Amino acid sequence: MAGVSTSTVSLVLSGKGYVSDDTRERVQKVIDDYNYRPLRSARQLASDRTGNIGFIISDIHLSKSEAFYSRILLGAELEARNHDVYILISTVGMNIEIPKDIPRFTQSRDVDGIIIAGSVPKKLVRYLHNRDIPIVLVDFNIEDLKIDSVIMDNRSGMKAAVTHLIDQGIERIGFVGGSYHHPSIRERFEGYQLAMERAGLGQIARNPDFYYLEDSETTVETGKVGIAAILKKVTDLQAVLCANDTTATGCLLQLNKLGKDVPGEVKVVGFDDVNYAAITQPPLTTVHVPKVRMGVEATKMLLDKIEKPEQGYQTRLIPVELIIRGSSVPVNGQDR
Amino acid sequence: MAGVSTSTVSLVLSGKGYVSDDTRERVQKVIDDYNYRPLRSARQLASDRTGNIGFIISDIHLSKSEAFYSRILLGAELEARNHDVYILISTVGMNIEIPKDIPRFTQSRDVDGIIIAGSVPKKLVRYLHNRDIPIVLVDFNIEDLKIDSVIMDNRSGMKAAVTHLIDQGIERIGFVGGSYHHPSIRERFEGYQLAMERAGLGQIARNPDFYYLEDSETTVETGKVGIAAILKKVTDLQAVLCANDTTATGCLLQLNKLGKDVPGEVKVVGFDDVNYAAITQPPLTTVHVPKVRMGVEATKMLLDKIEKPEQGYQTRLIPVELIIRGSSVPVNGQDR
DNA sequence: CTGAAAGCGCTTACAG
DNA sequence: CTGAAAGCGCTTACAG
Repeated sequence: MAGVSTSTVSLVLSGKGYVSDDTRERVQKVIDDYNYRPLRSARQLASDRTGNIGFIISDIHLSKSEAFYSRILLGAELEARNHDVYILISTVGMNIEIPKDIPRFTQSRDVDGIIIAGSVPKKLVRYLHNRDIPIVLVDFNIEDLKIDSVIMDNRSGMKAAVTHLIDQGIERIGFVGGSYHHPSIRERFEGYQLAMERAGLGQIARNPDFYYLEDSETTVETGKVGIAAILKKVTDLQAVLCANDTTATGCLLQLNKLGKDVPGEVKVVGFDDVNYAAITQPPLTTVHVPKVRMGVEATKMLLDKIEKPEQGYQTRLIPVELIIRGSSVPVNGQDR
Repeated sequence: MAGVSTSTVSLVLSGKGYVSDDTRERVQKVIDDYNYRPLRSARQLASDRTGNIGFIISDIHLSKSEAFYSRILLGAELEARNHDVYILISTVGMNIEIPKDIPRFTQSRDVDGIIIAGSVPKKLVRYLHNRDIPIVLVDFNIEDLKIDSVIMDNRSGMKAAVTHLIDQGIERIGFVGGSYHHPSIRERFEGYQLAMERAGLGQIARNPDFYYLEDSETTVETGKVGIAAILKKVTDLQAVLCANDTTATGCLLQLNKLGKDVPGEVKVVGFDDVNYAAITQPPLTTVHVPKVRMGVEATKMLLDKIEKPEQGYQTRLIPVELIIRGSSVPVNGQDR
């Protein structure tokens, strides 16, 4: 229709190679007028780029995690749209067999790269990494593997929380966490200890009476059990930092049951700022994690990696922010 | 390798046409031995089936809705896997322009059909429906359009809730809801009125003093405002049914603030059974909606429709189940 | 029951 | 700067 060959149209479409401005405009007009869209499958077949990226997440995380990982997915999708890339999603169980249960799209090369959100079986990551597929991890990492990742700044978040409490003249601060194998959870505990140390309260943070760690997926129950265990040993506990909002919710429930006033007797601080943090009683002070942004960054990094596979690996640390609500400060409004 | 033509291999792969058992086995063995996977893009190009289905959800629902829709997505993914189909996900805003903002995969025919989860702009559905793409709606419908859908049994759920309360000798039962335009929310209100009517309590359910309806997205705030409004007119309210767990949570918070004992003075029942229903204080009695299963059913229906486009439209009603927790029955354990 | 051949709609060297 | 041609890896009538 524009009186040129398909080669030329292809060049206009991709923006590569040389086309005279005149021809380019003419072709573009026809494209616009007829709302022409190149067929993806033909493009894929001819170019060996799929224009898809895989998004792998454990079924547990997708269904249970309080819209944490689904917000990351949302961010990934928003950014993918900007680049006209599709996201193929695949859930995996935590007890998978390799290679039987690996996501299909990795078997048939249907994606150009993969985002892995949250914790998945390590052997899956190793397997994919060995197959030389570009990967970006979000809120996960594996020590001995150099894989690009997007991580929230867990240590700074914990430091802000500790400082917030110390500024109120509080010293006897405990910690409740779980799933010590998840890197973020571990970093949060380390951040707690480090910040306490810096404030001259290392003795407390190093005293096992003051913390409770459970090596399993964090649940509300973890929080309940954890705070109860600490209070048995430290009856005059003034505050508790939690590995995430889920455990913090458990602490809140248990403290309520024990008749301890929050924040009067014990202050509670969570981590993540998931949607129900604002509806607990009292509303939960917590460290806000920009989940959508993490998804956006992950997609950017992955597309970058796909474009330039040779560049070295990198980790992006996403800043977090303490959100102060009723669970850590004296009441002043009517929101209790 | 098996000494046959590619045509024959193709026939073995697809299971169509006639291939002798002998040949079939020989080919299959080579396929297995070499772990051969047909390239999707080539297949798509040659067959004009993409093997993809689109999953459309509003960005609000994906990120805010307490893992309700992400569990539906999970179900869809699990079933898609069984059929070796990929899910392409796309979020849409509630204020989109047609055709500028319609999901990309519908523009370039990259999917064979579409699942729409929850409420999205009606004009989007109309547009897609007119383009003759197979569609299945989940927890949504549009009155004047005959589109396949998977809906939870809202009326029965409400009936179970009403019965549960009446069985305890309670009569003064109110309702708090929102987003009257969402079909499920409307059905729940209708279910409440109908069940009350059947129990001879129609006068109460028809009295506007006893219910609060808000024409917007349901939030925790809706619940707070709603229960407060009802209590002003009906000081001796005995129970409140809610359009969903989110509004129920708001009711719980407000009742607590007003010093009303739950379930002693007022009983509260939600709907959906999302993950935080069990961590409210007291734990929330609610109607369990099998979200994963709804996603599974939607995928099944869609693939069916793609296979046999000529068959008439259908609606699948998914059964629900009342889950009784502390917010509607006298305390008997220590879980308060 | 099986094979030869065309064709799906693009991209990409290559030649000019 | 532009076009002719090959080729990506399948599927599907069609012939035998």
